Amino acid sequence: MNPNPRQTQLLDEVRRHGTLSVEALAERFGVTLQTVRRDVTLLASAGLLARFHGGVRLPHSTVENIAYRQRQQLNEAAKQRIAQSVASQVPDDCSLFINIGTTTEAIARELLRHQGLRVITNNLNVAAILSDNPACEVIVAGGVVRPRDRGIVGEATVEFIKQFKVDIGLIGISGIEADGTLRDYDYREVNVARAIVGHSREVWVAADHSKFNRPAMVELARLSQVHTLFTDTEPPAPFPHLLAEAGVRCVTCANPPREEAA
Amino acid sequence: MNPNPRQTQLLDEVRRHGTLSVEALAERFGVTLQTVRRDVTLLASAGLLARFHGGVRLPHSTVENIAYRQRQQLNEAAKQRIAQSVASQVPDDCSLFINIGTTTEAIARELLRHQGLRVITNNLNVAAILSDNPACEVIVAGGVVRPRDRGIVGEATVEFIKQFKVDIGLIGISGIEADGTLRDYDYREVNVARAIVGHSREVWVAADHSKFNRPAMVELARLSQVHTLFTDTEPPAPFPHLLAEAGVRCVTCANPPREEAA
DNA sequence: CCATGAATTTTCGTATTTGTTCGTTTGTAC
DNA sequence: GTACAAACGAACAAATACGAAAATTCATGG
Repeated sequence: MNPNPRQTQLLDEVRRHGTLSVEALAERFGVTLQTVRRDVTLLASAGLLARFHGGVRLPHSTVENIAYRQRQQLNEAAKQRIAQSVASQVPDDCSLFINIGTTTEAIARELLRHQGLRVITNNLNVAAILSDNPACEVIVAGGVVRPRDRGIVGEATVEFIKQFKVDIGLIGISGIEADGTLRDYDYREVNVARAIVGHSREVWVAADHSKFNRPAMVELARLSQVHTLFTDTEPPAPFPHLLAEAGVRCVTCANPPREEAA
Repeated sequence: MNPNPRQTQLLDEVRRHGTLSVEALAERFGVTLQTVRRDVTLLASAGLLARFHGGVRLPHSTVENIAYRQRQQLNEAAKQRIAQSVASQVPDDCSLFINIGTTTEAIARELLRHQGLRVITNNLNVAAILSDNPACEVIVAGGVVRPRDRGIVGEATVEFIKQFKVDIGLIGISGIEADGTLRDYDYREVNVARAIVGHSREVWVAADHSKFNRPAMVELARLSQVHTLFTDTEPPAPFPHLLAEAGVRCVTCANPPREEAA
């Protein structure tokens, strides 16, 4: 099959939403129901999505943890804006760490067109996404898979990561507290993230607005270790000061780069 | 092919935008649609970009995935029978290696209901599938991802595997030759498979009938190193003798478990 | 200045895609 | 079970993109 851009985007939409009605898709692309049906029949016969009466969903093989899917939809728009913003600053031909998180997966999707990247990740989803970029070398860190989000964690993972030293370490984060600490929930993942921070020439953190002041258990790093913070809205009260003090460059992508309509 | 400057630039433009209409390209370079089409047919036939009705895009590897998907469908029925047969003999609470291959992915799907497995794999798809089994610990070997089939290969992978010693090593195979050798195409994958063979208490090989007498380049192992061979039809001429001589248990699942109502 | 060959544009018949209509199938409420 | 509405797919028509071949332009060497 030879998908046209609309069909590719259709797939993307379904991947993002999990399930969509034919009517919603028709409206989204400004075409008739019949055209959507034709696209859908094609994509379904290629096994890329599954249909039901009234709409389509992901094929069973790619339906993963529902809870995770839902989390993925949280602040979806913000995540994608952040992802685009991050991707636009990643130069071609550089090396990256990418860790666990829904935001980092969005970033991976935005890196599909970059050239000559070398990416080391402990996230199976990121690895799967970027293995579609023929101009990108993907290296997976070994270790135990955490089913919830298909992250790879554990001692072996940390050791694996420590073999490398890359240009940019991209990490997503669960919470940034007002004392200038970045925190996460799972200490095993934190160990991995620490290794990433320690073995990157620059550390970039991606965090949407919901992460500010959100408490999480385990300290991962301090703001002073971060070079750039990507977020979607101006950080609240104490943070602008903190960021300035710690010398963190803060990239805010407040205005959504509207998706080009034809 | 010997691209002229305009064609090189055209490729660059497409790389930057992801997809472009023939019309946009014509305008961009100040030439007619015909000229763009000629360039595009050339570049497309060289595999450097893919075209759709109205424009071009990067040779998005959805297409490659399709090729893989299609291979996945080769002898699909046979593969699933073999997979069921293998899975039925895998006891709960044991440890496994699972390597690259469409057959091993089918096996992974059949292991989704097993309890207490510990699986080490160098196959991203297997890892993704089995991470849906909450009663299964999945360990991914680290290393470079081969985009074609999302297998993980390379020296690091071999070293990772060698840390373990498991109950059963499950390997798929590209060819079994009449001289009693198991062979595969990619020597990097062969190195991984060798490590698996060396670090498993039992070696199980899954191979449908098309694999017998199929030539492949790199020697992976000899039949004498194999404990059990799973296949779908009685092996042809020299093989029953060879298997007996090498002490290989051969499990044939000739009769499909037909789903039929009385 | 002209001849030559390659590249590009023009022209035109063909193929593909999309929207519309309509009969059939599917899901749901009664 | 029956009835109704929504969704589906097939068939046709209009719009548009495509490819082949002829005509034109451009660059180059004699």
